[in-house]
This record gives sequence, structure tokens and C-alpha cells, in this order.
Amino acid sequence: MRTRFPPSPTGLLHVGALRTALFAWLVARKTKGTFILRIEDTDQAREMAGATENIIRTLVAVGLKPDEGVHLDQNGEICERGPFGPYHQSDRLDLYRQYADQLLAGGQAYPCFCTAERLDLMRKDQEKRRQAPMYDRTCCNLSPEEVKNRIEAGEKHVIRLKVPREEIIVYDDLIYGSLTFKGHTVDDQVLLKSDGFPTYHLAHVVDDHLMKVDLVNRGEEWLSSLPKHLILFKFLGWTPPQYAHMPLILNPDRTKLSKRKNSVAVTDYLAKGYLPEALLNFLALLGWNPGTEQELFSLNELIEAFSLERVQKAGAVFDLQKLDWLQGQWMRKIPPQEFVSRIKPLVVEKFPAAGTDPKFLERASLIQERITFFPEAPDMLSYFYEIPNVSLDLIANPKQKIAREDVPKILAMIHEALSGVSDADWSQTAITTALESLIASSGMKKGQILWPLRAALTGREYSPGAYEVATLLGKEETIRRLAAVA
RNA sequence: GGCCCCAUCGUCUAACGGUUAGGACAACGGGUUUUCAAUCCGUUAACGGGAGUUCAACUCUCCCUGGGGCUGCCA
Repeated sequence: MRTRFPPSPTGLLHVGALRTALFAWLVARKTKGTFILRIEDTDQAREMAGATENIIRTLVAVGLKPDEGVHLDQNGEICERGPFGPYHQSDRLDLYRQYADQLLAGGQAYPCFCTAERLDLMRKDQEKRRQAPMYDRTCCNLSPEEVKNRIEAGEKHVIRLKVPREEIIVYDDLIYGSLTFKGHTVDDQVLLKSDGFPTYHLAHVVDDHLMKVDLVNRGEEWLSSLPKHLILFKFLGWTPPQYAHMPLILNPDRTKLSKRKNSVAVTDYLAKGYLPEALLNFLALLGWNPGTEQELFSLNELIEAFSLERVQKAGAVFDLQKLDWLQGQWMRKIPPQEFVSRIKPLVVEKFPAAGTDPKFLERASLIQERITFFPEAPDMLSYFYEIPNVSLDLIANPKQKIAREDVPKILAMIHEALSGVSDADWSQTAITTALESLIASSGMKKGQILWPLRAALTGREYSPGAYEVATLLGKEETIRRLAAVA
């Protein structure tokens, strides 16, 4: 199937849009089809510089690379590929004009000269009378001569769709099922703006037809404009694509997910350290379920398991807690080597010595099961690269039954036990053996020995275990840190 | 206001007429453990309401209620 993702370059890629793109991409992959990226830059006023680039880069970063349409070349320049271009709507203005003219000629659309002010007054009046705000067709009733004269006089105008009032529009949506709309409740939508740009409605119909798109999946907010699109397809003599309207993603208060109440830019989540795997896994599960109890899905597993039939109708709240859980799951699934290469630059930036550290892999693997985000890594490994500040208050821990006055004695005992381990034998096994025999002979509890040791070595309330840290710190440094506190 | 859509634990969801209404996140409790994580086990927690169809409704129909979306020369 040919599917598409048609963002408007008015802002950074939105998480809701990413989910829609993901589903479109999955359908394309599953059907060995094509995933098209088209840029809907028809609103000159709202366009944001850099948005297109952000959208493409983000899609690529999470692994949803478009097969056709707009992409970035090797130099990072925005360009296009594919047989149905151009893929920027602003480069297709002639096309929209052509089809608008066709509709005009067929009496299926009409020019409208109404000013924004008049329309505004009209709507206010309609509202006052508790009527649905809809265009009153003033310009539809103009004589052909008047229309001709005003256009020739260069008067600004738009082209409106002449919706058949008596028609009942029925459609079977892939997600929502049978939908019915009455023609008289559908407004005479503007198709072509006075600046010559099309509105979404015309552009969508023309492009998805010309680009031979099989499946249009888009947010539920488009459901109420569906009849306009179906009428357009009919007027133009084309077969409409299959539509799959996706349930909305919601704020915790169940309104449509918005910038005001949530972080919505995919870029923000990636910058915070969320893994693409976690983000995509999370988004896939918002509104879709596999029908099994599997929760963790790689992109390939999603291709395998995905189907539109299992997409939900109701909106889904964007639940950060579940995202965080998935993030943790994916963090732990990363192969150790890859984990190292991901965190190393971050750690080296703060501690240059880590760059040449032969033990980096082992040290890094200590934190992999406790880390949630990559940027936490430098801090979690800091004590390997700088002398920690160790306070007596940290070592003296009531919960571990360690009294302040006993600290020097305890540290001395540890010092002595570890000094007994030879340089050559310094391994986690040897350290464990030495300390366990100390625990046995001293009659102290494990925590009374291991907490002070760990605290003295790391200076932290929590960290990986004492045995592990001592092993990877080396004998010399371990002894030195013990001595420094005592 | 009008049109359209939706409705199972707090959240994401399973159930396609017959189940002790299942799972996951969160919360809570516990095991493991030198700490924090991780991990394991357990607990609390839902069919919005009312009619109807049926031997039997979470599942089908209707009404109500509630929520949402749209109602722009935005997408």
C-alpha cells in the first residue's frame, strides 16, 4: 500500500503526528508498500523556519524514513524524490488551480467575494440566532455576468465548494466503521484561498489522488471534514482512498493533547534522553493493542504484529509513567557494547580520563540496569573519575546500625581485611571472600561493613554494590579512599 | 447552539452472548539485597445510568448522561 505522512511545517514534529506517521509507516512496511512524506505548506502565515528539516530529521532519528517524497540529501539540504512530485504543496499551485477551475466549470464550486468582515458579521448573527455558523451562499446566487465582471475587475475572491444540500454522505471508515453525514449540515468550504493557495481540503484530495495514495490515516479531528473530501472525490470523478481516522491523544484532563498542558515535540523527548525504541513502543500502544499480552515491541515486531483492525476508537491519555517504564525496559535491552558507545561521549565530556579508561566497559555495565536516561551516566560514574566527598554523616547510618563513634574502628577493620588481598588477587571473588570472613569473625552484620565501604568509596547514598565498586576501583584506590576517611 | 464521534480499574487496554471481567503502568504490601535501582510475589481497583432483544448481556438495539472533536481564506 502507498501511505503517507503529510505534516504542515508550522512547528516541531508533534508526538501525535509521530504516532500517525508510525501507523502509516507500519502499514507501508507490512504491505511492502511505500511511505511518502509530503509537506503541506499552504499556510504562509503560520509557516515556521526549520520545521520541515526538524520533521525529516526526527523521522529519520526514530527510524521512520520516508521512501518517497521529501527528504534530506547528503549535505542536509531538503530535496525530493519520487515519480509523483512535487511533494511540497506550495510547488503544486497550478494543479490545484486547474482542478478548482474544473469544479467551477462544472458548477460544483463558485467564487466568493465576501470579505472577512462580512463573514464575521454573518457568523455572529447566526450564532445570535442559535444557528450553525455556515456560509450563507450570498455569492452563490450572483449572476454569471456579475461574477465575470468582478473577477475581471481583479476583485479578491476565494473558490468555495458547492455542497449538495440534499445528499446523504455515507462512508465506511477503517477504524470508526459506518459514518453518515447530511449534506445540508456541511459548510461550503473554501477550496482555494484568495492568495491562490489551496486549503487543506482541496490539496489533500488532489494530492492523495495524484500520488496514488491507498490509505489516508489521520487524526480523528478530521472526521467532521470527511464529507467535504468525499464530495470532492465524487465531483472530480475519482475513487477516494481508504480512510483510517486515528483516535486522539489526550492531556490528562482528556482534552486534545496540547502544548499548553504537555510537552508535545518529539525533539524534546529525544533531547531528554528517551530512546526512539521506547517512544515508538509507547506511541504504538496508545490506541492500538496486539491482542496478546506482549508489551515490548521493537519496530520489526510492530511491523509483524500491527493491524488497523486493532486500533481503538476512543482517545487515549498520554501517560508519562508508562513511557518511563518502557524507557527503563529498553535501556536494559541495549547490548552492553552499544550502551557503552552511547554513554561514553557524555562521560568523557565531563571526565576526560574516561576516554582512555581500559575499565570503562565494566564500569559502565554497572550502571546499565539502574539508569533511566543516558544523560545521567556521567553523574552515576563520577566517583570513578574524581575523589568523592565523603562525610562521616553518610557513613554513620542508623538504619544500618552504624554509630558514629564506631566508624573509625569499622573502617580500620575493612582497611586491614582488604590490605590482606594481594594485588594479583584483586577480584570481586577475592574481595567478597575477604570481607565475608571479616563479617564472620567480627560478628558484625553485613550492612555494618558493606555500607561504610560503599559510602567511603563512592560518597553517595546509593550506587552499585560495594564489592563491584571496590573491584573496579582497584586495590590501590580503594585502600587510599578508606584511609582518607579514616 | 449545530454536526460528528466516543464510553471496561486512576491510566493504557483484553473480552467479538455464557469468564471468579484478564494483562500492563501507577499505587500499596512483601521477598531478595550493604544502599538505590533492577528483579520476583501479592493486594487494592472497572463494565456511567435506564429500557429492550435473549434461556443468557461488558458484548446487540434504543434513550439518557457524561466526555471529546469540528464548527477559519489553519492544518
